[in-house]
Amino acid sequence: MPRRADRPAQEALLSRAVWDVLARSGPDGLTIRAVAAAAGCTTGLVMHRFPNRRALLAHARRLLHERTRARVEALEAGAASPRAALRAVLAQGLALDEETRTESIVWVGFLAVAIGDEELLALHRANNRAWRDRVQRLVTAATGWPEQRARTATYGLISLVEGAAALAWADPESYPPGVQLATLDATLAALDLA
Amino acid sequence: MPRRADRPAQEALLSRAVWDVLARSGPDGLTIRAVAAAAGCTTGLVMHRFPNRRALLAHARRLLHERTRARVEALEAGAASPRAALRAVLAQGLALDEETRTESIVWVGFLAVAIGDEELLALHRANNRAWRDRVQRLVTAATGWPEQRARTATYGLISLVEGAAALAWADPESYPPGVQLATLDATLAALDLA
DNA sequence: CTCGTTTGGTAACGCATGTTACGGTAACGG
DNA sequence: CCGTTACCGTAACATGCGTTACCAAACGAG
Repeated sequence: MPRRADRPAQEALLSRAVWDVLARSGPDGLTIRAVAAAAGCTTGLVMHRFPNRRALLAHARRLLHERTRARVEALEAGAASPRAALRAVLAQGLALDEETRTESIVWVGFLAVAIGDEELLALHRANNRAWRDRVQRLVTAATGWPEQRARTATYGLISLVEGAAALAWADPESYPPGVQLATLDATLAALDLA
Repeated sequence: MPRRADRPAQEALLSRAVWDVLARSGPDGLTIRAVAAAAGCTTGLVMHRFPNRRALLAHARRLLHERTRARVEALEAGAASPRAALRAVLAQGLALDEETRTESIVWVGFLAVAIGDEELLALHRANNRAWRDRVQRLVTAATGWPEQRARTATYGLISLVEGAAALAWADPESYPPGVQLATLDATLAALDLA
C-alpha cells in the first residue's frame, strides 16, 4: 500500500474553505478554484476528494449542520435549567460575534444555492426539521405545554432567530448583539418562556 | 426622431424576468441569457437597457421594493384599525400563496447575491430600514408605547416574518399558510398587539 | 419620399468555469 | 532497497459567461 491520506480531515478543510468563500464572495464566487485557493491546495485535490462540485457543496452543508448540532448539544448539556437551555440554544443561532455572523451569511448562501438544487433543498428541510424538533422538545421540557401550544411557540421562536440573524449580518449597525438578545428575551418573556 | 421605445415598461418586463429566473434557478442560474429568454427577447435588448449585469440586478431589486411598498400602503390605507393594518402589513410578508412564496424566494436570492456586492447590500439596508420604520410607526399608532418598547416589538415582528417566510418557501409542507398565520397571531397576542 | 437616428437582434471576443487526462512523487510491503 | 500504488499538482478541454461590435430595419422630421 502507498501512502494514506487523512480523508475526513481534508474533507473538513475543504468544507471550511467552502464556508469561507461563500461568506466572503457569495454564491457567484463559489467556484472550485476559489475553494481550492482558500484551502491552500489545487483543484486537483478537490476533485479527488469529491466527484463534482455539487457533492462538495452537499458535504459542506452537511458538516455545517453537524457542527452546529454539536455546539447546541454542548450548550444544552451545560445549561442549569430547561429554560436556560432553551435561551442558550436559541441565542447561538443569532449573529452575535464574528463567527456566528459568518455562519448566518453561509446559512443564507446555502439556502439561496439550494433554490435550483433539489438535493440541497431536501438537506435543508431535514436539518430544519431536526432543529425544530429540538427546540420544541426544549419548550415542552420547560413548560409541560400540550403539543399544539408548544409547536406554535416553537415556530415563532425559530422564525424569529432565523430572521434576526439574517437582518443582523446584513445590517450589523442596526442590529448589534445587544439588540438581538433584547429582542429574543422580550419574545421569550411575552410567550411566558423567560 | 425615430421610433421611441417604452423604456419603463421594458425595464419592468426585464425586472420581472429577473425575479422569475431567480425564483426558479437561484443565483447560479441568473445569467443575462436566461433573463432575456424569460423576457422573450435577446441579450441585445437587455444590454441596451442596462449598461451591465449589476445594473440590471440593482434595478430589479429596487423595483421589487417599490412593488411591495405600494402593496403595503394599499393594505394600510384599507385597514379598519391600526392593529388591523399592522397585522395585514406583516401577513403580506409571509409566504401564503404562490405569489408571496415566489417573492420570498427572490428575497433570499437577492440577499445572497448581495453578499459579494456592496451596492446591493446598501440597497438592502436602506429598504429594510424603511420597512422597519413603517412597522414601528404602525406599532406606535396601535399602542402609544414609548419608543424603546415599540422598537423591540418591531424587531421581533419583522424578524419573525422574515424568518417564517424563508422557512415556509423552503418547506411548504411543514409551514402551510394556516400555520404561518397562527404563528404570527400568537406572537401578536403575546406582545399585546392582537 | 428620403435622410438620419433610434432600436434591438446577431455574432463574435476574451475569459472563467467545471471537469478530465496525465504524469511526477512519495510512501509502504516485500 | 526496490517496485507498486495511491496521491495530487499541472495542464488541457469544451462550454457558457458578460460584454462588445456591428448592422438591418423601423420610424419621425424635413
